[in-house]
Amino acid sequence: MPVASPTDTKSELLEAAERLFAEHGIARSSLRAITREAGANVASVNYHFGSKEGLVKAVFAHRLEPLNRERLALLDRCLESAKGDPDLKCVLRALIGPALQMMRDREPGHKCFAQIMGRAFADPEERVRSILLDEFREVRERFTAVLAVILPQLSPEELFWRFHFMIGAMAHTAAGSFFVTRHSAGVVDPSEVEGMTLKLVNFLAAAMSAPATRSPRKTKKRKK
Amino acid sequence: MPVASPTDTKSELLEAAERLFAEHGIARSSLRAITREAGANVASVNYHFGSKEGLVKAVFAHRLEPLNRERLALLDRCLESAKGDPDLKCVLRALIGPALQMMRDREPGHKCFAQIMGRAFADPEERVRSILLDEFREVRERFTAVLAVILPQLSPEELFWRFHFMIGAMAHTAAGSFFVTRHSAGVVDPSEVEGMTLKLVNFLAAAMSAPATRSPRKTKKRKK
DNA sequence: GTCTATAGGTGGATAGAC
DNA sequence: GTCTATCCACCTATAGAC
Repeated sequence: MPVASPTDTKSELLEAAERLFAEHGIARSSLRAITREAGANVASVNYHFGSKEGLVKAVFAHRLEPLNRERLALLDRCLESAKGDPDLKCVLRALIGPALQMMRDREPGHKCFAQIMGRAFADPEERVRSILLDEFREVRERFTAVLAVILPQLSPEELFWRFHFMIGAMAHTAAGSFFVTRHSAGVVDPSEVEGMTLKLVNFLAAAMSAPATRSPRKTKKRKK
Repeated sequence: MPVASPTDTKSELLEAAERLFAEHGIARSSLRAITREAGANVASVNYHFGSKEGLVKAVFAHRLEPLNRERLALLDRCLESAKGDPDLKCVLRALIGPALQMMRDREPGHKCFAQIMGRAFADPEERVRSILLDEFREVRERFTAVLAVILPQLSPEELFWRFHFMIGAMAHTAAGSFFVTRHSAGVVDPSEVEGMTLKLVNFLAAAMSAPATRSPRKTKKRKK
């Protein structure tokens, strides 16, 4: 037999779920709506994925594994091409570029998944969080280790917080906030992903390179 | 008659809702759970707030109005104390400080609301978004105008994106991401709000001051 | 203002025919 | 593998007694 048809029910369900999760959120996308969107039967999700949770995990795994593999591959290329002295912007682009690129890709579902992922960082539902946490662990550890070498002036605590702030900016941007479409007043083009990525990398490179924060030793020091 | 008791049913409902919204999210907090938490009756929400949506709006209005008033007051103080030449960090602290301070305040509910607000920026539910959008509009316009004066080298487009990235970092931090508690490995103390605020302001001041991003004119230029 | 009881709807999951 | 029919838990909202 040939390879499985790319439009079989299981794939249709994955793509339909991705679209609806992006539009309405995971919790508010019912199995009935998903199966209707996929042109399949209500029982098909339980047949193919065991439960709604199984479907959610499948959607994340399907996109996050290639995404994180690409991040790590790009990081390796940064390390190779500049032996012992990796470039900060190269590393940041390896972390951020692949995620934002998903907002652009033509393949159906990709643009949507960037939104799902961006929102998942803020999702209060334990199961969604733990999926992202597991998938992201290796990426986090490897990038943190490299950044510690590039930015030796930062204490582990300060590096931790800067990484945290960086994730926030990235997630908010990947989520494609409503603010962009409603507040932009014609001044920006959210579909111009490459320019957006350049601006975010530029923004974060300056932020990560900032001098270490002085400890707030109650000395009431004046800034400026 | 004296002033209304501070522990009347309406206030109890507001505080109970805030706690549960922070812990489980708005959509997953049922009126049954909220009224049980408040020690009130299931019908009390509809009596006092008309509907669940009315309760949600009341929770947001109750916290966001004072929060945004404080932001604007602090911004005015930045402008006064340095006539014609406001300090960037002072302005950033006016925007960010009051929000992060909510994570610390002893008054019950405040810490929780920082989480709700942080997540609301990524919430796919239209009604939640529009509440935040309306409440945030004036703050956004005034801060953007002041930042345009402090950072004249930025085009409106670049300023727009930098403001966007900044909101992401702030919201993610205020939401008190699970990453902090699970990945910190004893290296940070999330309850140390003042140090966290200093670090975020320092991080963002460097980011906002970064040189304007070069336009990606297909010239395949090498960085570094 | 507060309560009980219930209406009216939607959710995930499954049994069993085909 | 796919479908229909159905179960049961849970939701918001309201009617009406107190």
